[in-house]
Amino acid sequence: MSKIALLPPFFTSLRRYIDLSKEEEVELAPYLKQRTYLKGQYICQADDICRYQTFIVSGLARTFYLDTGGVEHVISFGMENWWVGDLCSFASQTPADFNVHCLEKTEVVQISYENLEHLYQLNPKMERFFRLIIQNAYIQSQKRIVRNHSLTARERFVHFSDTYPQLIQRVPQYMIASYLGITKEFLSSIRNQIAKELRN
Amino acid sequence: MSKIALLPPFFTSLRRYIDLSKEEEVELAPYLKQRTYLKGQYICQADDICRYQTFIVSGLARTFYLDTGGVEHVISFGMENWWVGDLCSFASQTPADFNVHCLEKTEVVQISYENLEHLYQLNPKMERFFRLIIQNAYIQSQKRIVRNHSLTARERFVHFSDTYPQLIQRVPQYMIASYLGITKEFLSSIRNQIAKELRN
DNA sequence: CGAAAATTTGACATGACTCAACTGGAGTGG
DNA sequence: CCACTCCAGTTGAGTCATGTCAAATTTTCG
Repeated sequence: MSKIALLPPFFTSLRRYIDLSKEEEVELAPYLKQRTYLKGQYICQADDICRYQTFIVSGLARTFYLDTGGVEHVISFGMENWWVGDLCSFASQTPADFNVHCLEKTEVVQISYENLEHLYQLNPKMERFFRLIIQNAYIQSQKRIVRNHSLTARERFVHFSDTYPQLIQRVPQYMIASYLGITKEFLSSIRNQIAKELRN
Repeated sequence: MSKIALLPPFFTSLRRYIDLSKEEEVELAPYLKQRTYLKGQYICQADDICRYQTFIVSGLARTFYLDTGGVEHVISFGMENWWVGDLCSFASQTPADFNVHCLEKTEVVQISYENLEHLYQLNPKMERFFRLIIQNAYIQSQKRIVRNHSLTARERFVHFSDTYPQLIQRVPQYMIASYLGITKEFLSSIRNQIAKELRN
C-alpha cells in the first residue's frame, strides 16, 4: 500500500497510447505527485483553481456542480485508470465550476499545471498522450449528448447499467439519477418497473 | 475567390495556438487540401469513413445523425474557423455515425488521416495544436451537458440566441430545435411566448 | 405563379417532476 | 441491546413541461 506502488499502473496507462522507454519514465517521475484522498475528501472544489490533472489508480470519485438553485448535478464518475479534474479551470487556471469528490478512498497520480507544461516541452510524446486522452473523452461526451437527445430516461438507465455495472453497486442511486439527468424518485420508479417486468 | 486564398486564414487560426514560422507553413502546405462544397453537399456521410479533419474557412455546416427511428438529431453547427467531421470515425478510421452537411457553400481546408499522422511526426507543434483544439471542444461539450441538465428548453434557446446570434439568421428553426433537443413545434411556441412578452 | 419546405396553431397525450409521507437500514450513544 | 437519528430509497397524488399529430398558414424559391 506504499505510495510508490502508484507509478507502475500510471505508466502502464501511458504505454497504452505512446511508446515510453525506461529512461523516459525516470525522466517523467520527478514531475508526478502521488497522493491518497480519503472517502469524502475533495480533489477539486468549485471556486478554487484546479491545480492538477488527476489520474485515478484506485478508488472512485464523482464530478458535480451546484446550479444557481443549489441543486447538485453529477457530471461524471471517475474510476481506476480515468483522469478527473475540472479541465476548463485547469487549462485556463481560473476558478472551477466543478467539484471532484471522492466516494471511496482514492489513490491518484497528479500533474500540476506548471509541471505539465514543462513535460510538454521535455517530451512531446506527452502532448500526444493528452491529445489522445482528451480526444477519447470528447468522443464519449458527444455520444452522451446523442444519448440524452435520442433515448428515454429508462433507456439511458439501461445503457448505464450495461456500460458500468460496477458503478451500480458502488454509487448511491440518487447520484446515478443526477448523472442521467432525472430525479431520484423517477429512477426509483424506473427500476421498480424493470423489476416488475423481470418477474413476469 | 481562388482556392489559394484559403490557406492564409487557416494559418492565422493555427497561429492563435502555436508559433509557426514562414518556413514551417511552407512545410505543412503540401499536406493540406483545399476544397469548396456546394450548399447541400456532404463533407462526411454516415457509414462512410470520415477521411478528413475539416477546417471551415467560410460557409456553414451542420453535423447530424439519424436515430433508429429515422429521426434527425443535430449535434452541432460549424462555421468560419471551426473544425468539423466525425472525430470518432476519423480517429479510428471506422464507419461514421454522423453526417456533416453543408447549409451554405462552404470553403474548407482538409487534412487526411495519413497526412495528419505524418504531420504529427514532421512537426510536434501540430500535436499541440490539435490537443488544444480538441480540449476546447471537449470543454464546450461538457458545458453543453451541464446546460442540458440544468436549464429549461426556453433557457437553452435564449442561451443559444445570445451565444450564436448569427446562426438564428442562417439556420432553419427546426434544426435549431433539434440541436436544443426539443421539437420544432415547441420551439415555435417558445419564440411566440418570448415575442408576446416583449410586446408588453 | 405554383409547389415544396418551413413554421405556426391547437387539441390532446405523456414522460418526468414536485412534494410529502413513509420505509428501512446504518450508525451512535446511553 | 434498545431508542434515536440520519440518510437513502420508495410510493403515490397531483402537476407541468414537453411531445404528438394533423391541419392551417407563411415563406422560399424554381
